[in-house]
Amino acid sequence: MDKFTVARMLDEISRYIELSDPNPFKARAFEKAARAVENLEEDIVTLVESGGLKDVSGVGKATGQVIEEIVRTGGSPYLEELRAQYPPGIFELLRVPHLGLKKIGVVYSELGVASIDQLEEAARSGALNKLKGFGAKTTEQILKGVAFARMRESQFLLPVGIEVGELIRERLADFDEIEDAEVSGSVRRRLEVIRNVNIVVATKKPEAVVARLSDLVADVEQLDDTTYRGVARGEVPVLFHLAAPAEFGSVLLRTTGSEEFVEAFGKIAKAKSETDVFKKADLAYVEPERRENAEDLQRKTRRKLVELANLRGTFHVHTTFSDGRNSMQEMLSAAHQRGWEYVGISDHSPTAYYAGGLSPERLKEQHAEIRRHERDVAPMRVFRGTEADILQDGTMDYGPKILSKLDFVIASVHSNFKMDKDEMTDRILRAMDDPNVTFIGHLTGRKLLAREGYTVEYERIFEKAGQRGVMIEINGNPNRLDLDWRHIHRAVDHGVTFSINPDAHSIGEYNAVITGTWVARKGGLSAKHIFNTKTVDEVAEFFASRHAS
DNA sequence: GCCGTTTTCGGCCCGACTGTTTTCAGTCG
Repeated sequence: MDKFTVARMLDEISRYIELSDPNPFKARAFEKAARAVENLEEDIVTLVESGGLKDVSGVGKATGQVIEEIVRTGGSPYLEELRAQYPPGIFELLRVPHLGLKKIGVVYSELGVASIDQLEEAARSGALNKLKGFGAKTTEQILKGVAFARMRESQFLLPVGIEVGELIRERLADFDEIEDAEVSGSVRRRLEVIRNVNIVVATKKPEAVVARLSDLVADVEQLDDTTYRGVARGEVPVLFHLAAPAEFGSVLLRTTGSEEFVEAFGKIAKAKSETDVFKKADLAYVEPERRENAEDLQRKTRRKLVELANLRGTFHVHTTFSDGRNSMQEMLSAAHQRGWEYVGISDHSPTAYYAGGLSPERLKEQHAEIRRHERDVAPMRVFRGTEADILQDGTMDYGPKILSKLDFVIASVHSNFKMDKDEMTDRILRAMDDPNVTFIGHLTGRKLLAREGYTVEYERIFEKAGQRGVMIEINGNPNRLDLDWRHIHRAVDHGVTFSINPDAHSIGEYNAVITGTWVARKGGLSAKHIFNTKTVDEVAEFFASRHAS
């Protein structure tokens, strides 16, 4: 039993309580206990055995008993009891925007609504309208939300596609009838949101392969002579493209797309490898990430794209000091294990209350904690930073006195998302005027498949960033991937430098530098455009020069 | 439900926004 499993169960209990209990603090108590468990330094099993659980702040009599039961038996009778009171899948309703646990609790207890279909029916029939607290506008909003949730059902974040594709490819490798298999389509192009997973299979015995597809995916159906469709994980469509080995390269190129790119390519000669297809067409090879537009094919000069191995370190890393899930020690040691030359720690600033933003005193404690652990990770260097809020008027959270003492400052918008384009642009431009600001974090605040970002005038921001030497973050968190790769070339024109940052809230989320690198490649960036390909000395020198100017 | 106390009950992380209200509740970040 590990602490994260315990925390997940406590979170689930918290959600059930919020559905039915009018006292919001009871649900929050379980949530708090979940966070306390996640942040435990000691092994949870040892802690329970030694009776030390009662000394953990945020864990009391009731939550302590639940935790103990989970650790000892793997389950919780209390949670089972709660689960039994509601239909399974009721939390799917959370996918509808503006519908929270309180309202879900009401629609279930009053109308028995426990699925998106039932919710839509209740909205259309007018039953929803009759409930206390639900007016015409709420009904309208919910109907829109239902449509949004349905639309999202058929779209997936890139890592889902990567994982499904790789797992199937690995299993295909065990098939004797298969000579080669490769993921193609939008997953291979590393598009941030995908609709399906495409896999090209080279085989001389297509019938034998088809007979075994149902071992890999459900609901197998034939689309045409060489294409079969199935469903992975109960929701992700997978397309299998069967090819004779001599045509593997041509089919790979055609099914990788994009449609526009393939059309621009013209006649695709039959070939075993993709590089041969390019050769036969007398065209220079184009990396899959760069195959979105016709221009990608026609471009005369091709930069060498940045690679993950070029990154010597990274910035934008949270710890348990604010809303991260791993301690300073864990985050530093995980960065060290990745072989990085440096890492930049940046917890939230005070205005981000909901994320546990650091008061000036806590910031000092954080620095003391860095000092305690940085020798253990030497020679890796630890840079002291912050992810500071850009306030509504464009000034920075924390005063210049604090900001000027830090190695770097990531300036991010976390509030008042609904400002209009000009206001929001002015707000960010003003932040860039602050000499202490080093990076602009997640430029539009978007959450893929969840919410639109705020709108900004890219041209004005890139121009200023170029002039002021402020770097634009490529936030590699797969939910964000913000800056959008479609705008990168315009920033390059203004001489902007980028930083591939993970926005890591746990050691696992350091992997966001991988997705971030894909975005940089899609935007056509080389190592020279990326700040965190620089050596530790170059980085330190740059930070020092910012303070001197 | 948890915490802390001038110890056994009152407060709990804040602000903006929206819709439903006529003074507030729910959602979101």
